[in-house]
Amino acid sequence: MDQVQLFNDYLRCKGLKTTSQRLIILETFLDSDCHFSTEELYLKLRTEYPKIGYATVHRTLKLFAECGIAAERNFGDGQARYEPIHGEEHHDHLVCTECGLILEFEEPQIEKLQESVAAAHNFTIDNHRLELYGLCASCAATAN
Amino acid sequence: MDQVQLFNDYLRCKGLKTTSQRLIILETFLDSDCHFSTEELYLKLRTEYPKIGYATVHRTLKLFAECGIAAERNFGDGQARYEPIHGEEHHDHLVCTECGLILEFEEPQIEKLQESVAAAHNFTIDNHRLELYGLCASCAATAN
DNA sequence: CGCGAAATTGAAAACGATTTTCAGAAAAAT
DNA sequence: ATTTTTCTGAAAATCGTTTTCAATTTCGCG
Repeated sequence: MDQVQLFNDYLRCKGLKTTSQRLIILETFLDSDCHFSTEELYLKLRTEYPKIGYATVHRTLKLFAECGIAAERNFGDGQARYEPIHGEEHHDHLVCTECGLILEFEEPQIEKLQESVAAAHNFTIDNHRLELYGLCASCAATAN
Repeated sequence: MDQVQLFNDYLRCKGLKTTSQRLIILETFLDSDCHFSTEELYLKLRTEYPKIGYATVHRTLKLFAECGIAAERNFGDGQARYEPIHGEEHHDHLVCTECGLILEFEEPQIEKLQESVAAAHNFTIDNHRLELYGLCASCAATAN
């Protein structure tokens, strides 16, 4: 299903309202498919829509996370980031500690091993996070 | 090598000073082998050493992380946690989202798969974090 | 349509964790 | 012992996030 439709349905069923701000934020968020912090998205929006406030961006990103349009991530730089979910498989991240590049990857075998680890400890897994931190190819090449 | 020795050596080589507060904090930190937030360790220390300030605990935990005595972790509850490193293998965590229980596990096969993923993307891995979130056995049993 | 209840907005204030400041105290060097 | 340097603790500053509140907008209903 279309993301915008999904968002509207979510708003409807929660008794929330469709506003121009929410649609603008959704569109901008989906268009540039990267890992936004609230601040970054706010600044990007501000160039074209200077009236949209920081609080609205923040609240709207939370909404996206609630309805499954976005996932909240934290890569240890002290601010939350949101990335669009397009219904694809769960994925994890490679993060370059030098330039901030973020790559995504999937590794079903790792997922399976996680399940068996959890089972061994009688845990029921809801979700997980896996991040690999290091240097990307170009930063490793330029390394001092 | 003994952790206290290691800490003293680190202080020496950095031109820092050995103080009674630092030694007390180190001892308390190592003794109770769990995942402290700054707040928690501060509160625990305060019962026996009411004169030690929050800022000192915070600064000392950062020092531990710097010299490799502790690792800083973040389990998404909004505060940093520190755990002692005893030179053992790297381990990852199972976190119960209900009661906050934290279990540690090691899974060399996952580590290997991570290496191959990184290699496939020309990344050089410095470190990683893997956390599995869900319900522990007893919380799952009591589930509403 | 247009009214009215209910939700939303943006600016500013509040918040919680972390970090810094600063004057006095303590530790190491001389 | 004296000097220099670092450390401490309390309080203030900072940073990202969240809430408050009055004014505005949306939307169901007549």
